[in-house]
Amino acid sequence: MRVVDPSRAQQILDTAAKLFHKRHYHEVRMDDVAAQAGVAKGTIYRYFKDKEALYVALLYSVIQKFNEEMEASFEWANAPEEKIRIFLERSVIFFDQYPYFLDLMQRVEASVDAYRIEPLVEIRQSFFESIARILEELNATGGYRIDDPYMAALVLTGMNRQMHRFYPKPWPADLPSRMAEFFLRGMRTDS
Amino acid sequence: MRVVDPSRAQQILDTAAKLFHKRHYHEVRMDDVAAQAGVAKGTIYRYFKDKEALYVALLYSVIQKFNEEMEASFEWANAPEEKIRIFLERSVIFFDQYPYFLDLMQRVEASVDAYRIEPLVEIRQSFFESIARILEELNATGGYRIDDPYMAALVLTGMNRQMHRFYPKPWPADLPSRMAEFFLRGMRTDS
Amino acid sequence: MRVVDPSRAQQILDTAAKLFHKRHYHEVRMDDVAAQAGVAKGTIYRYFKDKEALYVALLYSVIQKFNEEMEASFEWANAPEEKIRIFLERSVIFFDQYPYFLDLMQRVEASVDAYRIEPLVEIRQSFFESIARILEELNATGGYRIDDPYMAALVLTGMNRQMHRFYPKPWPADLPSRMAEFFLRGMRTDS
Amino acid sequence: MRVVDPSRAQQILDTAAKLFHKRHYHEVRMDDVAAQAGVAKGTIYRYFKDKEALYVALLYSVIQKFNEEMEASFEWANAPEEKIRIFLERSVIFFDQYPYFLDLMQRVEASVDAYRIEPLVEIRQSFFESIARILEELNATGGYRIDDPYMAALVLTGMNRQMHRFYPKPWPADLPSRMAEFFLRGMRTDS
DNA sequence: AATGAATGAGCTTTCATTCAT
DNA sequence: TATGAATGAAAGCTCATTCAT
Repeated sequence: MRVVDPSRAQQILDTAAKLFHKRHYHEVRMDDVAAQAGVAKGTIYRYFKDKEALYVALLYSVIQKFNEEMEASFEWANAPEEKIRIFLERSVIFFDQYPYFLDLMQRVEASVDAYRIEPLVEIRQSFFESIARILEELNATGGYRIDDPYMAALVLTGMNRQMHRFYPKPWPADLPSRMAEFFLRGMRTDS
Repeated sequence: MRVVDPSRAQQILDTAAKLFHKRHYHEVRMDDVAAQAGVAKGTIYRYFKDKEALYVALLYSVIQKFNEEMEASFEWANAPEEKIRIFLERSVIFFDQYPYFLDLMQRVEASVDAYRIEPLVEIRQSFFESIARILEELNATGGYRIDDPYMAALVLTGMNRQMHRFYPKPWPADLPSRMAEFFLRGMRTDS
Repeated sequence: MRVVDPSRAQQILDTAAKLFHKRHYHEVRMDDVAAQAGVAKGTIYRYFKDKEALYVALLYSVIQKFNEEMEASFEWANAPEEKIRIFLERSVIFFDQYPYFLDLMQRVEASVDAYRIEPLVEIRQSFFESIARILEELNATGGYRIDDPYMAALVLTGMNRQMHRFYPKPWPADLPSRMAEFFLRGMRTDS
Repeated sequence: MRVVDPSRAQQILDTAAKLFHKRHYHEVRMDDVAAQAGVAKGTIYRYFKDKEALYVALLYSVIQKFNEEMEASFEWANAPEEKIRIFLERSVIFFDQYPYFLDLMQRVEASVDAYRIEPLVEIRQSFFESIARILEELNATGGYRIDDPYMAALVLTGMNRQMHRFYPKPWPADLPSRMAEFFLRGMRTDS
């Protein structure tokens, strides 16, 4: 199971991303992955122990990519409010690109052997923590009263997600910043 | 396919609920539904044309139950703010009871023949509309500035959903009212 | 399994005839027989031990009906040639009415437990013998040389059957008599 | 569904022939085909889309083989009378080898989606036409009066078929030529 | 005696996984 | 090492038969 050619693994992962983000786990066939990736089916099994391993690896790589993108984007921000806005804009884009991402996560938790998802739970924790850090920064600037950053993070991501699902596309350009405005006002202390 | 004994249909539906809310569509076997429901496999097919029909019927009955519960709860409320709070509390309870509900809806939208889900899409519309109505009531009381009730509804339900998914259980008793508070403050005009 | 109401048995048999003559054994469902016959499924099992028994009873009744019709028709004939013609005309009509008849017979021989078909084989023998008798009569009139009446009977029935299957309907009125003419000429001694 | 190994497809087809010629469509299980052919069940489905496709492919291959054999046999004949005799002899042998052939055809015509059997209907047409051609040759030699070659072809094949079905085996060696004699005399003009 | 809802063995078909080449 | 044909366990669905009413 040792990986021989990392670019080959990536190529398979990319194909898996395309397919798993369009259809659910059991609706994606290894045949399709192989065909789309331009490799033989057996080759997939050289790089990933089985379908589930491929799936977990995909989730891991996606969430990692998300984290990386986010970190990079934050470099451009000064105030934490700005980070919120960037976060919303970028994450909207991201969930647009990977519409099934959170579903994927949840499904994995329901169906996959527990020991397999440990790294996923960990990396998701780090994702929530990075948001929590921003909200604490926000807190520190004064004018906000976020006594439960974890709840606040869930509010932020949940609203974003629901919007992405059901708010008709294409979105007006200012929608993310309106969402940010709403969120920030909800967090503000009563003036 | 005519239903002969409604209680039997309900018994199957209840079992389906238990199973589909624990596992995803393809992970639930008709054998299991039959065994858990204490009926023979063939009996299921007397009441539901096929697996998909059972699935759609389940979703329909769940969302219908939700609407009914909600309408009943609103009887107790005076102000729209109160309705928001009740809505949050009841829907939290509901999604707790049917944790996969929205996933189910989404799966159906992705994979099931369109003509089958028409009633589902319709009934979900009416669900969003009932929330929209509340938010408009809220608007009418003054002190709020909800220029996009649909977005507001998505914010409300999305936040709620994410909370339910990821906020550790058991919840503190005041969590729904804190969520309501946050939501309402976000909607308020700047004083 | 004792028959309680003979007319009820006949009613089921008639329905079975309609269905088995349009579709093959396994393509006819007991549900359909019951529905078409206007009785409950369980009732069929009062009159016939199982599907196979119904099927064999059907064959038996059909071949018996054929024999009876034929005997009755022959009353009108004087010369054996006339009987041939009548036989052809009547049997064409009959196979038209029961297009799968011979298929049914053959299928039964292939699929049904041996002890069940004894009465069928017997009654078919009597059918061939009645034809053989006619051909022997024909022989006795002189001018014909039928040294193998059994072969002749098969030639007659086989030609008739194939015609029925593949000769485009509707038939010209004189087709049966042309067939008779052909058959008789083939049987004649060289003048 | 691309055929990868023609000999493997043939091997499956041969097994299917054995089974479908012994039992009827619904009595043949894919499990049996697989077991008898010495391949896994899934392998069958690599070569044939479904049971029906296997069935139609079988019929096609059988009728094609028949046509080929016939064409080859006719090379040896001089007079059309000779061809009739050869045809009878060869086709008797053929139906002996494939006793259920016409039943198979009929089942397909009754129950299979029309578009699937187009090639079969076509190839059977060509089979009847090749017989018709012989009978027209016969007509051209003088001494015969075949004003309806299609009817004559049905007479010939029908008699042959019925004989095969019901005339006790083993046959006397001269039976086919006696059948030919009978047929030809029936076709002759009155001297 | 008649009913028809319930039964469950048995069928076709799919697809993750293996392994000879 | 890469391949993809072969595998066969497992799934959805059907329908002859039974039996409580």
